[in-house]
Amino acid sequence: MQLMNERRELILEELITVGTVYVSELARKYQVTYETIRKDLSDLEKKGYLVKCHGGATLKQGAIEHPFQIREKENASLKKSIAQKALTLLPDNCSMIIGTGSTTLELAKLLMYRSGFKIFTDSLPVANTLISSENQVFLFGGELRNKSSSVYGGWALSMINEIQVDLCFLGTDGFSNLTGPSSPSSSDAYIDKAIIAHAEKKYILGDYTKFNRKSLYKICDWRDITALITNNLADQAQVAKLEAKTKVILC
Amino acid sequence: MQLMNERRELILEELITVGTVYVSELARKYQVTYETIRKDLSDLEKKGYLVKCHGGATLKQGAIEHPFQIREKENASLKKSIAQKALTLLPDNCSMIIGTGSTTLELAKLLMYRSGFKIFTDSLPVANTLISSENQVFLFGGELRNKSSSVYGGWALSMINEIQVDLCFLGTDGFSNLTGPSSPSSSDAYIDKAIIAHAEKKYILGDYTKFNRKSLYKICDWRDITALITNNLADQAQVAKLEAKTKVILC
DNA sequence: CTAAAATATTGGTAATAATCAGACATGGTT
DNA sequence: AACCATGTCTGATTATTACCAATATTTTAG
Repeated sequence: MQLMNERRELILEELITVGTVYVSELARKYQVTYETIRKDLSDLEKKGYLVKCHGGATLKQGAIEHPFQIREKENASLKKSIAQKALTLLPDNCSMIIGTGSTTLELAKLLMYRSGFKIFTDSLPVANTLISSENQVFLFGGELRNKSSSVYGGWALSMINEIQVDLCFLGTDGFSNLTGPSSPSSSDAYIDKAIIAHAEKKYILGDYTKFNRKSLYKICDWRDITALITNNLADQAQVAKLEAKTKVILC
Repeated sequence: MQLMNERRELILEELITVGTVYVSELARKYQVTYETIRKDLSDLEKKGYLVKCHGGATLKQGAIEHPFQIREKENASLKKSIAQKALTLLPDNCSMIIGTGSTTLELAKLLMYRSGFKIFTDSLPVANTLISSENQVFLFGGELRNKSSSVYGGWALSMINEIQVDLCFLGTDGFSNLTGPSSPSSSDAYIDKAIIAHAEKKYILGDYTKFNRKSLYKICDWRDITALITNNLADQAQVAKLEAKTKVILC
């Protein structure tokens, strides 16, 4: 059972966080016909929240600031575009590990509106975000670090060692002058190392600022990484240099 | 039979916790006709607490703080007094496991202002609360259950089996007519069983309402429990009967 | 590039369910 | 009895959504 208003609010909320919604997907999700979803979209369009287009609708710019809904940080939109790119790499029903970081958290927010994935994480915010989604969520066990809001240590490592997933998405503190991504804490680096060893495809998510930063502990070598996903705001020369070492996905 | 005001308060309470209520569901729950429920909703709408719509009603934004959060607060203060009592049982620097539930969460909030403890938990909200405290916090690993916001399953169990702590504090769904506390889910009950087996002193936290409620799965027998901590609002006769089976700490 | 196939949209209709207004029943009170 | 509060019953009205057929658009294949 579902209230019409409730459905429309949820659609709008999804639209605001994800940017685009599809008629077919919404119809499946809410178990109503296409026509019903279209009426919802038409109504929301009339109210000025979105613009309809073939197959779905997109957020109307300027509508985000409406009092009615959650607002997003300016800064987050860069990270969100990276996360959106990462989303396109996911086969249906695949399993994945999502690491700690602000960009990976954006990915988790987008996954809220997807379903059927098996998602492991060492990050408390990622777990908090995904717990009410229609995905199966697993949290690694162990000691909690305040700074990163993530678990680490032997228990987490041994749990990671017991699984093998399709993909992993990790953040990083930066990789300037380094032959791979880095982390500011050795125990986090150990966790990331273990995660990489237990995923088929390994993706690093990092905006352009990461090109000019680095931390003490190297997580791995670029050759261990399937691809880096970053913005096209990154310096062309730096990107070119990196492309010699690993695949770079721009967005 | 039931008073009208009581019913309306309950409806409002449900609305505040859940966000949406349905006319048909409410009518079934309170055994009155749709028209009666509609009158209830119209009345509550007139008072500004909610917005009616086809099929039910949704919470009015901003109304959350007004209506009778008094009762919620009262309830929370009841739980807090229990948690406060539990605090007095803690030796310095001791280790403990804190289970899932609203009362145990109150305990976690109080522990925010203490330091030097080793605290294990299966509850995400408890971990979220304590992560920025000056205690060492450990989270059990495993699959996340949406409803209780806690982890469960083999990974959690095996991690619990690896430790031995000084005390544990568990919530319960109730224990009327039962020879011990109960839980609504079998997997949660397993977790609680394991926790009890790996703590020296075992405390159950439960306000007086738990005397008249129960769930499907018994966690353990009263003789396995060191003490129940509850309010002195509990019925004297019921308390006396329970005291034959285990220690009862009133506050 | 164009025609055909596949897919999406639109508007109208009908069925189901929810709403509303107001009459009516009940049960306790003065 | 008369009164009031509460809840139920009834029939007319309205909202929501599924279904259908006619168009429009996009994609595919030749």
